[in-house]
Amino acid sequence: MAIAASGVQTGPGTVATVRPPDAGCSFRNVRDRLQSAGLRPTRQRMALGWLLFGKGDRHVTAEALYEEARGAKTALSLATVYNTLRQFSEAHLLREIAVYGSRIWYDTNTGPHCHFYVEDRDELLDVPDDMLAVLKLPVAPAGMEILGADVIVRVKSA
Amino acid sequence: MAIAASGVQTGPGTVATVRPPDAGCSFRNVRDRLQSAGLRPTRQRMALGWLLFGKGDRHVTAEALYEEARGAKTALSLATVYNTLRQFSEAHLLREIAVYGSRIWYDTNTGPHCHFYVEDRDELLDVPDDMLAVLKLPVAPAGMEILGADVIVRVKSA
DNA sequence: ATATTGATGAGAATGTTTCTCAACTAGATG
DNA sequence: CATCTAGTTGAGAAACATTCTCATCAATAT
Repeated sequence: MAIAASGVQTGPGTVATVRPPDAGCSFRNVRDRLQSAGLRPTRQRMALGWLLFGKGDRHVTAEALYEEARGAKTALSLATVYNTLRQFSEAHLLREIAVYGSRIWYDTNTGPHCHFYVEDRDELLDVPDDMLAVLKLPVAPAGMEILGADVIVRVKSA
Repeated sequence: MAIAASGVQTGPGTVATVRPPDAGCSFRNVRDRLQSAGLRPTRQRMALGWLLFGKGDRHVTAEALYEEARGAKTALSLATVYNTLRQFSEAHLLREIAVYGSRIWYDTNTGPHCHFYVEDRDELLDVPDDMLAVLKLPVAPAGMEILGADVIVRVKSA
């Protein structure tokens, strides 16, 4: 059975399948990703890329990533974290996710998949493969182009 | 073929179908809706209820509804619009929708359906019945309860 | 009528994100 | 290597949506 489409670039009416998550990421890898996205591999961007792509799939907010970087003794400003997350998204290194509440979440898995948002813990999780879901994308309205789709399943601890 | 589940209260693994949209709404009807939700039918709430439920399905933001009410010569404050939208949502008279960007949208159709978000026009539209979409809800993670699901298809004018 | 409880509104406060712009730095060039 | 140039950073201000505060006001019950 096919899996949820989310952030899908496939045509309308098609059904997409999930990608396996990324397996780790070397230093050189981060540098290359930045370079091929046309972004200079600065100290700050390398540090954030390392945190984001160095340990499997992640879901972060700007503030959380900022705290994490500071904890890792990386000197950078909150503004740079916001800028970097936006630039990484524009370069398709990350995917922006709309969730309830006022903050933007970023996902290192840019492939199609659904999310659980755990309201009482303010946590965002991938819907794993064994919890099947299907989304057949609708046809776009006349004169419109589909940019992607987001599926958020809101849950809470029972 | 079944239709997208969004804001669905059905169990996991089921497929839900859309409701037909509400057909109009009388003055008395607004008063009754408020009363059965345990909300006093004040002048401000009646006016907003009239705007929201009096002309078919609508998608609004707080600021937009405030401007509309002022244009209709209704004296109320922005704070009251925010309060009212939140209260209506809690009473299931409206449904909150998470979309990209920092604002909350409210939908008068509380039944299950998907949305198109038109990025370049900052507009939210229902996915109509003839643009079929299917979402089979995933099973909730252990110890979690599904509160609902949101499907946003992001589009832009071609 | 009057009391009681809930609702309203102006403005302050909050939280997130973006903007500004001077100082800095990576990469290119001579 | 020194210099140039364009892209990047950072501190703080600004913008923005939303919530809060609390004195005043209004709806309902008595």
